[in-house]
Amino acid sequence: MRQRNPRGEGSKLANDIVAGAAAIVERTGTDEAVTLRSVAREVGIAAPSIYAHFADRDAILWGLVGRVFDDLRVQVGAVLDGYDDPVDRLVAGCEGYVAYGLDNPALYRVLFARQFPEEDAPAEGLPVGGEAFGLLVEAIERCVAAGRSVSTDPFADATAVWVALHGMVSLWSTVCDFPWPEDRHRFVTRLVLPLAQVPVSSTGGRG
Amino acid sequence: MRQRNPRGEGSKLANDIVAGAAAIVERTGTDEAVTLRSVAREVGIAAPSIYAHFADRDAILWGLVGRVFDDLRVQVGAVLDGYDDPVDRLVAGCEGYVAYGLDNPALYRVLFARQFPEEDAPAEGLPVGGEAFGLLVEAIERCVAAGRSVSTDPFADATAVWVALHGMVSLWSTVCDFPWPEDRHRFVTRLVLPLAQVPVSSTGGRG
DNA sequence: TGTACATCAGTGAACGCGCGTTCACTGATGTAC
DNA sequence: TGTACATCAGTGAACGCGCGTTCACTGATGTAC
Repeated sequence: MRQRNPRGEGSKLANDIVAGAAAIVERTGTDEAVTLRSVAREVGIAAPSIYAHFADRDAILWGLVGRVFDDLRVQVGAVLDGYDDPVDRLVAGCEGYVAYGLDNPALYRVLFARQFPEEDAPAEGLPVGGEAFGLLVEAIERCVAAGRSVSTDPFADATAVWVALHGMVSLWSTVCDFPWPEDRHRFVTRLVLPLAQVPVSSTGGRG
Repeated sequence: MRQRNPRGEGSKLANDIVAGAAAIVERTGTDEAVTLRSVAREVGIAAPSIYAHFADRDAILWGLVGRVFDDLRVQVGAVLDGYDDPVDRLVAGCEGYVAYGLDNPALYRVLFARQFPEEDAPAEGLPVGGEAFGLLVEAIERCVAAGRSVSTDPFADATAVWVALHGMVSLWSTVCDFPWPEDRHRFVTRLVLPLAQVPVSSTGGRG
């Protein structure tokens, strides 16, 4: 069902294993379904073959966390490139974050609702998430530089914005029978601008 | 290890089963450890005895959701009773919500990061959560009535506040190696007042 | 150029375990007569 | 007041299953000589 890698490229299987775990999470909606055996079935290999690349189930999931953080950062980064006005750029980037989370709720949950222990996370695991956060801090700093935000502590305000965006993704995709507002853009704006200390007057009253 | 209930009071075991599930979640930090057999061991009964009260594992967890929502509402309600000033009351209630979540992270996760399917939730499951939300809407309405909030849509603003508070609880208890602000009260205030549309001038510049 | 050998990528069978679920059952307690 | 019986609360053994993990193994491929 799957031909073996050529010599010296055995480590390619590690990528396939993480991709298989991602596919299982997306299909089942939860990381509970990720087991050594289910991943092996998904990839088309025998279960013991995984041990050459991952110590255990948690190691696979931490690999998945790294991959999803990369995806998220790439998607948000792509959105940011399309804007010049710093406030529009900030809001659009935040919407990109929310869109990624709502489009991939199960993968997003792997990032921030993990049931598997954090202690044996790889050392470079969280800096990846830190890069995405850095984009947010920088977006707010640009608003300050342009005189559109009165923030005196962009890092703290970015923390507040991140917390609110995460809460939005988490609740919207978990609590399905709540009357969430229909206009997602408006709601994101309503969260981001006050928390990033962008006065309403700065947006021409549009917010 | 446990003496049987007297006649006609067999349903008391249902409470013990939910309490056992809560104990397991608190001890292990995750609902993954809740199985029919682990709950039976915790309660001190044989596993098949559970079937008289719950159809399956998910039914137990939905029972736990109801119990935790009750706890949360009681704790927040108790905090609210201690305040007269509507803005102080709003902020304190929000702090109570956050405190409950951070003090009981595993139980809080059962409410909003459930991996078990929502479809077979009992009909009265979410109204319980709705009551706690109602407290928040009412707290904002009181601020409006007192002229301290300029909100024109307390329900929508309560939604924004809830989203932010939930994000705070969720991220603080999951992402441990982020430099979260040390002053929890200040951070809650920083989230709540702007989203509840309480102008800074209204707080005497304290916010 | 040929050949023996080392290495690499991955396999297949087997183990013990905890799980959900079933089934016939026990033994105490209330009730009908 | 005594006794047979129904009911209730819960048990114990057993089943098949998927899991993580181990172990000796296969078979292709590159390399030393």
